[in-house]
Amino acid sequence: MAQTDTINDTDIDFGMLEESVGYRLRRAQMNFFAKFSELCSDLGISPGLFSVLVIVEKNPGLTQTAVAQALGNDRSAMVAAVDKLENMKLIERRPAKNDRRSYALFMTKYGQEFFEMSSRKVRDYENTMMARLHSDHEKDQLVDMLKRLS
Amino acid sequence: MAQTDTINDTDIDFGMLEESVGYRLRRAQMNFFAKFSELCSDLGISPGLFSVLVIVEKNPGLTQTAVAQALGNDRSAMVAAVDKLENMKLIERRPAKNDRRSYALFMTKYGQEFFEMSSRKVRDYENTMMARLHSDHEKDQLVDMLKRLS
DNA sequence: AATAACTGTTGTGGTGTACAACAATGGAAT
DNA sequence: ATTCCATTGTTGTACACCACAACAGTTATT
Repeated sequence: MAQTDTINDTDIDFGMLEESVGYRLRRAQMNFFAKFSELCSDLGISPGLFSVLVIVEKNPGLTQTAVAQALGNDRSAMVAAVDKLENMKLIERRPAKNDRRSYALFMTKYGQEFFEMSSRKVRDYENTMMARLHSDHEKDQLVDMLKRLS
Repeated sequence: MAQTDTINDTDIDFGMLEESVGYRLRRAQMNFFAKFSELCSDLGISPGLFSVLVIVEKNPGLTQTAVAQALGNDRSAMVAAVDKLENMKLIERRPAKNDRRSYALFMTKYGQEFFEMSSRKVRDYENTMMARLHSDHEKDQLVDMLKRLS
């Protein structure tokens, strides 16, 4: 420690940030997301790819752009995502019945197994994080509030 | 609408994402952050730069790395940030008293005015977002839970 | 005096993301 | 049928963000 007149890391005044929902949201999300990324990395995918898997699994036959819209990102981002998931033999593009422009996305059998295994791990991770809350009721409250803020 | 067998955007099943705190956290944060970015953009800064301003204003004389640690990002990212804020005449680097390696960061007079004006707008924005919650008590609860998740 | 630790800085790479453009195709209007 | 516009997947580009490694200058430790 060189400077006698510099402030220690622990007693920094965060000012309005301390009670700012925006800042708190960002910090919580980054913390949550960092560990979730590690978990996904172990699975060989990314958080974004996992969310694509969830949508495709629950809604077989969806178009790439439909998935993109559901997840709130550009359809151009979907190309690389679907490419990767298809290379991993998790999902597949089938030509759409009535539209030769688009593909319908489906889960492969292996993709289904992979997804079920992954979801278990993701659910477990969520549960360990939720241990920081006091009750299931609190979690429901949190989710409800977050929905209203979206 | 071409495909009769493709699902409409509105009735997509989000599966486990619907009640996933991680996903809800991400969506809420992205929504919150997008509008906050616009607000900051009007002010001529970025959300990250604003957070630097808050820390420097409340803790005059801090080192660049101290600010970086407080905000949870790498100190290398602080260089461009401080450069920009210094170019905008908002803060200034002064040589640290007892350490010729580091700078001590201080607010300029203009920076102080700018900060107070900005904080008001940020606070107003937060308040409009908080209108989506039912009560101040709920907001406190939310902040409290988010802290526990960080 | 020597070695390690720390500071600001630069460069680099990876990631995510938004936007514009394009050819192919579909739908609607006339 | 033909024309015009919208949409799909795709590519390219650009930008922001962030982590990590390396470096010279400086400080702390031994």
